Amino acid sequence: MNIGEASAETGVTAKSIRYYESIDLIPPAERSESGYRQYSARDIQTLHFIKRSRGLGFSVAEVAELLSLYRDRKRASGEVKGIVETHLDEIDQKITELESIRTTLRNLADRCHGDDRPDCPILDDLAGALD
Amino acid sequence: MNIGEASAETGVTAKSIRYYESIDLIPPAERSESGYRQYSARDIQTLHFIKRSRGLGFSVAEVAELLSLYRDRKRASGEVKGIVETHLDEIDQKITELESIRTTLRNLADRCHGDDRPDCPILDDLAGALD
DNA sequence: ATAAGGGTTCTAGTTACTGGAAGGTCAAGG
DNA sequence: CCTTGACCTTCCAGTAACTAGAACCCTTAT
Repeated sequence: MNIGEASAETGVTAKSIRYYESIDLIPPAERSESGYRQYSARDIQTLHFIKRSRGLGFSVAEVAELLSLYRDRKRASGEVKGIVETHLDEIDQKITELESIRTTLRNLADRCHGDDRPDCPILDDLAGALD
Repeated sequence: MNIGEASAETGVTAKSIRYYESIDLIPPAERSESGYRQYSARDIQTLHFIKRSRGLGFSVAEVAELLSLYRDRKRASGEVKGIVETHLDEIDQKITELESIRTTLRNLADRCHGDDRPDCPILDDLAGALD
């Protein structure tokens, strides 16, 4: 199976697959005689793992850790859970921040006429007017 | 007022101020005889505006637009509001995505013992086990 | 005179890819 | 047999918004 098929199979672009190889997230693929990368069922599995992990917001570095734990039959599940809990904390923080921003902007936008007139509470706020 | 003071005053690092100048977000600062950048009260105001806008999650490109509207006395407030509403939509999307991820990860983490044993529902999920 | 603590420019690194150029390979059709 | 189109290869550059660091200049106080 060459890279295009692997890509179609997993939803990871060929560009990304090559990139992952270049940064050693995945081992160098086998090559056909003509130099085409060849992917086994196991490689596809790994790409699925990566795709799913990235989709859950893990950084590539975290995915590398998760993959290494995945491959280690003697891993401690606590390590995996630790990574996830840390990530969850970051997500919570991010959500909190975004919600706070949303509230602020919602208020500002609601107070702005949004028409042809120049008067604008949003700009007043950004400029530091204390309302 | 030179760059260090301007930075302390506004909370924008000197590095960032120079960077903003380099990308033309702010005009080139005046210079002292020895070549030091000099900032006026109006420059400080602008830096405050940028700081606040970036803090609300606007991209530098959006800040450039907002700044240009801010400086235009004949702006239409609708344009400003448009930018904000677009940004709000993106924020809502982001929050939704993060909440979905959070739910998934919370479930997985709760089902993982998180001890020395290798058994791990998180890895099972990432590997594509259909549970 | 010198030392500390400013300031200057320039290059390179960060994250996770994506786009594009230049060129080799493979299978099908004329 | 040759060509065409869809693959594949490598390598370089660009993206966002800075940050780190090197090498060097300026100012002020001791």
